Amino acid sequence: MTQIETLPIGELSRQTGCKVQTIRYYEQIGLMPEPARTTGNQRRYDTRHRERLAFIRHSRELGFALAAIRELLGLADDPDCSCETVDDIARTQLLQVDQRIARLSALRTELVRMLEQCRGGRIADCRVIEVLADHTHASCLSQDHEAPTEAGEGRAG
Amino acid sequence: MTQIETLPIGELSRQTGCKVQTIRYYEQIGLMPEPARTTGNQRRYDTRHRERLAFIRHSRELGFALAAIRELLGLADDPDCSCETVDDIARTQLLQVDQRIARLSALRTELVRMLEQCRGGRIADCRVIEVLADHTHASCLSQDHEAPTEAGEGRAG
DNA sequence: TCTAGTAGCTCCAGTAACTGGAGGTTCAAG
DNA sequence: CTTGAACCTCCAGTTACTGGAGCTACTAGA
Repeated sequence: MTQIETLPIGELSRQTGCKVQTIRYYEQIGLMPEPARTTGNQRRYDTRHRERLAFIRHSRELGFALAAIRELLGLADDPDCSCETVDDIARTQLLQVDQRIARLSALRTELVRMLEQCRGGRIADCRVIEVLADHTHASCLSQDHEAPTEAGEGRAG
Repeated sequence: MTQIETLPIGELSRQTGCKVQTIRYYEQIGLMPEPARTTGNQRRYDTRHRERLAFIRHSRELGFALAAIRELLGLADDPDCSCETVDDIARTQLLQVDQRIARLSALRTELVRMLEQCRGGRIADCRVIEVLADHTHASCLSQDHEAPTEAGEGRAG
């Protein structure tokens, strides 16, 4: 019989650009199903695993949280279901991205202003330190209760 | 003698908008100095503490990592030192903010495109799911090794 | 002075999404 | 049969907090 193609974890890692440890982590948290094992207890993956992992990675790159991806995967398994929820999740993600861009832009403005005002010199005269120390300023850049943690961003090295 | 003004932790928390637990956390990691204590072992803060905490909070709001803030605080303590390093830290922060904005904008573009293509309907026809599953696409939004964790963003609620 | 209620204390665990390492086993090529 | 890369499990660490358990201190009113 023709043998179906199976991949060891390192190969799957190479093909998806997802680290070996991360693949095992996804299995551990139930995002990836347990693959078959060799008699020597090593994982062997098939095409379905590869596709699922690619889906996860691409979603992560788009900033979806693992919880959202879990939900998307569940929905994707039911082809007859309406895709309303899927779109909702994506729209929520877009909204969050917009909020973060807005917030970062505000930060940017303040950073630039701060740097422009500093002529360089002694710390005692440094505008940067001064601005940071100025608490009349504090919390005007409200840190609201949003943004769980970002994909791609966050950890990586 | 005139008694100098001292604040219990809750009052400091109110004045700075920094949670009580967070203040204790900053002390634990050595970012805030240990304050005086009452005979009953409760913390009592003075104006210098309040200013330092305000500095920390404002820096966090601008997205500086705690490690950077630690460094800034060290530099701020030496008024005769040149403010080159301070400016460097701020410029690095600006650079990171710029990178994250760029990255988020790219995410945004893809999310919008994805959502626009979906006409709503069955999952089987859903463009969102399709795009996410498409691994020819994967890692074109490179997640580079940057951005430690963001202030204001990240945790909050 | 007693009491109630709020605020404080310490210690520990959990969050998100991984990453890295120790210490040991398996696989595939030569 | 040997060698070296790849694999295994388990555990701890990362960032910047947050929350809770179980206990103590402080303060205002009766």
